[in-house]
Parts: sequence; structure tokens; C-alpha cells
Amino acid sequence: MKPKLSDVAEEAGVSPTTVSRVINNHGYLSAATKQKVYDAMATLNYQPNSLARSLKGKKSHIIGLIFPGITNPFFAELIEKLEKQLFLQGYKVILCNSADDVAKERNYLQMLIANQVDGIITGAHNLGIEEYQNTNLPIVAFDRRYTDGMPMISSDNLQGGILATDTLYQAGAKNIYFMGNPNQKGNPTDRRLQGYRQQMAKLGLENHVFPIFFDETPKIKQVSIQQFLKKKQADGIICSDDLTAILVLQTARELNIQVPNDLKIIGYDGSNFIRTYFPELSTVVQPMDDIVMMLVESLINRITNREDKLEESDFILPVSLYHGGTV
Amino acid sequence: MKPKLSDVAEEAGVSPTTVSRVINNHGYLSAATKQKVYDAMATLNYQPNSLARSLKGKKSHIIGLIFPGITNPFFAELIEKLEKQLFLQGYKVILCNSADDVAKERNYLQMLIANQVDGIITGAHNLGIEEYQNTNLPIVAFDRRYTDGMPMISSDNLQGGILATDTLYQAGAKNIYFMGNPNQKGNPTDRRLQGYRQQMAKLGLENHVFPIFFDETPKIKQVSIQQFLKKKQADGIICSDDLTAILVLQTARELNIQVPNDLKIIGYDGSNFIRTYFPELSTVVQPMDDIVMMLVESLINRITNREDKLEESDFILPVSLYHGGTV
DNA sequence: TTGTAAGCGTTATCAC
DNA sequence: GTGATAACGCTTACAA
Repeated sequence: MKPKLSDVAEEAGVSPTTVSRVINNHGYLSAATKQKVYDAMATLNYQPNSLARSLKGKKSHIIGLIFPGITNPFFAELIEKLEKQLFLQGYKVILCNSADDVAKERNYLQMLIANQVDGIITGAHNLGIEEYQNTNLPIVAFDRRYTDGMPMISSDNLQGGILATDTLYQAGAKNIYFMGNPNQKGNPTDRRLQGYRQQMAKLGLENHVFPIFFDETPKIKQVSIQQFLKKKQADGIICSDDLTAILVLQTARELNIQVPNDLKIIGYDGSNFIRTYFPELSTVVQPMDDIVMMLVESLINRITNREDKLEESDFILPVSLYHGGTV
Repeated sequence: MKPKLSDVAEEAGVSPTTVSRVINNHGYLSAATKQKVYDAMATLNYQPNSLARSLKGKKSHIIGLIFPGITNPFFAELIEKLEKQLFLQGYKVILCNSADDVAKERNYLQMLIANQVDGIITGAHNLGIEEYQNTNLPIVAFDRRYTDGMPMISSDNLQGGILATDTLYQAGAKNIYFMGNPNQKGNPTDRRLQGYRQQMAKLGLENHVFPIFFDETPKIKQVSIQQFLKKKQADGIICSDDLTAILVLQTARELNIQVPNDLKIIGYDGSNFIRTYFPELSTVVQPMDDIVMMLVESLINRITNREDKLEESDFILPVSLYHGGTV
């Protein structure tokens, strides 16, 4: 059987209290006692049981991460960096893949509550506000607006949309299409489209949206992109994410459309992965490191200091441009 | 405060025991009582505390996943699929990023024990056998040999090396290089190199290894690949992973080396991501779905039936070839 | 400086 | 059918 605290106590010839004190560095202890306890812990190969500890009201030092998946390199990097930062601060991570499935996200949320996580970082799409409100856990959101009380971190999606549009325009494109989800559901990412529309209006150009949905498989996207490109209506395309942009680029090549001469393409996200393995793609870069810092800092603030007054808690970080060769 | 079981009991006018029974479907209960309890749970928005439950010896239904990172699409997909399968079986997942850092891996291992996970799936590289042996948790390993008792699932790395070599040879390459980690540490993946050497010998060709290490950054890899390609010694390269293969392909294009005419390239792993977004890359495909199935099944067997005799527990799954255009 | 005892939220055992 | 009660492994007043 796994050794428990009282076994250590017995082995060391002291009381359980003392062992607990040694483990937690509580109060005054003679060096000799400490040593005895350490020795006992070593000989028994003792590991404290976190569950019992958290049950006593201590923090679990676990953070739940709810994201729609990890195969998109942007999310993979974001999650990897979050994990890294949180680990440095002494937190471990439970990964919840909401997979664009409402039931699953709800299920995970309940599980996180049941497991007494100290907080949650969510970047998932589907769940409504109320469900998150009902947990009075510290939660911060990435690129999602949930509740007024909940801090939201995002990059400047409006500016990103403007920047992309302007970049294509400056490069000579006039028939600029936005390829992405046209449904505005009040999420911060909607503003990419708003930025595009706003800038197109300013430039006196007509705006066009070619709908692509997040949950379509790449194959399906490819087919509709192919049909679209064959019509040759666009000389510039803003994709609302890099993966879509790559499909457009591939398809354009297959159709012998010259990029950037006949068609300029710009993506969105700009993860390290994309910039390394698709260096030719021009894209709007989200400041990943800053996003991670803000998310973690913001969450830990809320965890350690929950009575904090709910000051303005939205952070919108500036985007930048990466010049590949597709513009 | 969060409602607890006794609150529900009070609300429903029954004893805590009864509530527990309702929750766990234990023994005989009158329909009326059940309903009262359900109602009380609903009005209080009660969530059972998993910690207390696990403390009582119940399973935690949490599986630890220890992997070296998630930015490699192969691992991202593997982890995503593992998570999905495990979720279907009622398990949740704690993600541990060992990040090729021994201390971190050890730290995570201890944490998993402390949190009473039901089992572990590991694909991490750095920790020695003993540390895993000491936990008497159910553990299964992907592509790593740890202990004789621990099941190992991998794809047929030897055959993969042979297949890659043969493919290049059949396509006309004679100066075939292997690009990967030359250090043989007894891991199953070492056999990719062995397969290459074996097949080269059989073909009467000289074998050459160009060393690339897993922990090098892409930039560093790029530089050494560039230097290598400039010498033009190879007319065929087997890369021990797809990401390296992509760097080779990129660099070859930069140097105006014609692929596949002057240089044939073959990668290794063949994730969906790579096949979708780099369809031109020929690669040895690991049977991801089968790997996931075997890992999960094998682990759950061990969890539910720990006294199982330690029958042969290594599974080596067949690889296949994806034909892009680089061979 | 160290020990005793109560309690965290749940479940299992035994009574009724 | 249902209810006391002890126990899981740990922490923390309160004593000593």
C-alpha cells in the first residue's frame, strides 16, 4: 500500500502533525526532528496525497484549460506556452478539448468544478455565458466575451482586419474578399470581419464575404475554395486563419493562379509553426507571448485575490504583420 | 458556499446516505425518494466533489498524458485522439508536457501520483526506467521501452526504415542519407535507422547518417541542412520526422535543387495535418488510429484488471506509405 | 517545540 | 428502504 502521512510519522517516531508541519514548513521545528522526518519520507518513498490536501480546503494547484482543439498550431502553441507559464508558477493543467461540442464542454466544465481546480482559462466557442457564470471559479477567457465580470484577453481583431485589408490594398488588390465565418455572434474575432468592412468602406471598395466555417473539414473547405477561385473574382483574399490561407494558396497553385501577382493572400494568427514551415505566407500575427502572459497573470490575480474589485479587465493586445511572399 | 451532499440531504429531507445512494445508484430506493433527491440536487445546483470521492478510494477517472510537447502535429493529433477516446470511456486527461526536461517530467510524474490518477500514457523521452517502475500505477508507453512489465505500443519502426529506403531506391536514388538522431538509446524509434542500414546493406549501398537532434530549433536545423545540401552528396534523404523533411524540402527549393529529380525526400510520421497541408511530401505513415486504440485499450485493461497476468504486451503496428511528389 | 483531536465531503458497513 | 457512523489522508486550532 502507498505510505501515508501517519506511516511517516510512525517511522520517524513523531506525530502526524509534526510531519505535516515539516512538509508545509509550518511553525518552529527542531532541525533534528526535521531531519528524522525527511529520512522517514525518503525511506518510505512517501508522496503526499493532493486529494486529501485539497479536500482540507487547500488549493489544488490545477488549472483547467478549455479549448476547441490542439491540432491547429496556433492553439497548440498557445496551450503549450500556457502550460509552461503555469508550471513555472506551480500550477498543473487539465486539458479539456471542447471539440466544438456543447455537451462535451459542459461535461468538462462540471468535471473541473468537481475536481476543485483553482481556475479556468477558456478559449472555447460554444458554451453560453450562464454556465460559466454559475461556477464562481476564477475564469479568464481568450478571445471570447462571456460575462462582464470575467476578464477577456484578446488581440486587436479590429485592427487586424484593417491591417490585412490595407496591406492587400497597398499591394494593388482591389477585389478583396474576406474568407471566414460571416455569422456575427458577438465574439471578439468577429471584429476581424468588421475591420475589413470598415476599411473597405473607407477605401470606397465593395466588400465581399466568402463563408468558411470553423467546423468544416479541410477537404470540404478545399472544394469550396476551388470553386471560388475558378471564378477569379478576387485579386486579394483575407483569410480569417492561417490554415485556410494555406488551403487557398495550395489551390491557387493547382489552378496555376500566380501568387502574389494575380492573387494576393493574407492569413491570420501567425504562429511560430506557420512562420517556420510556411514562411511564404503573409499573415497577421497575434502576440502569442503577451497573450499568454496576460492570461496567466490575470487568472492568478483572480485566484490569489478574489475579493479584488472588478476593475476594467479586458485587454486587447496589438497585432503585427509578417511579410511572406503572398502579398 | 458550494452545496455539499449533506445540504442536498437536508433540502430533500433525507439522510446523506440516501443521497449518496441516489447518486451512485446503489441498492433499493423508492421512486419518491429518488425524485425528492433529484429535485434537491437541481435546486441547489449540486456538483459532487470528486476529490472526496477519490479519497474514499473510488477511481479518479483521470489519466495522465506525458508527452514531449504538442506543437509537433503528430503529437498534437495523437494527444487529441487519445483525449477523445478516453473521454468516451469516461476518463479525463491531465496533460503533462515533459518538454525534454528530466526534472519537469519527474515533477509531473510525482504530481500525477499525488493526484491519484488512474493511469498514465507516456511518450516522453527522458526519464529512466526506475522512476516509472516505482509507481505501481498502470502505465503504457508509446514508442518507448521502459520496463518489461510495462506494455509498449509502437508502429513498426524497423519496417518503416526499410520501406523508406526501398522507396527511394526504387525511385532511382543511390546516395541515400538518413537524417535523424544517430544516438541509439534503445528506443523503438532507433529502429528506423536500423531498418535503413539493414536495407542499404542488402542493396549493397553505403549508408550515411546526417545527424539532426530532436531538441534543435528549426533555425539551427535549417542552417545545417543548408550546409549539407550545398555539398550535393545525396540524391535521396530519409528524414526521421516530417517536420525535418519539410525543412529539407524548403531548403532544397531555395537552393534550386529539383525535387524529386535531383533529390528525393521522404518523411516520417504522416499525420493528417501534414498530409493535408503538405500534400506534396512523401512520407511513412504511422497508423495513428490503431496506435490510439491500442494505447487506450491496453491502459484500461490494466486499470480495470490489474491482477491480469503479464502476458506479452508489446504491440507493433504496421506502417504504410503516403505518396506525395517528393519521391 | 511537539501532540491531540476535530473536520474537509464522500462512501461502505452495519443496523433498523 | 432508509439512517447512523466510521473511515479515506490530510491540516489546523488548541493544548501541553
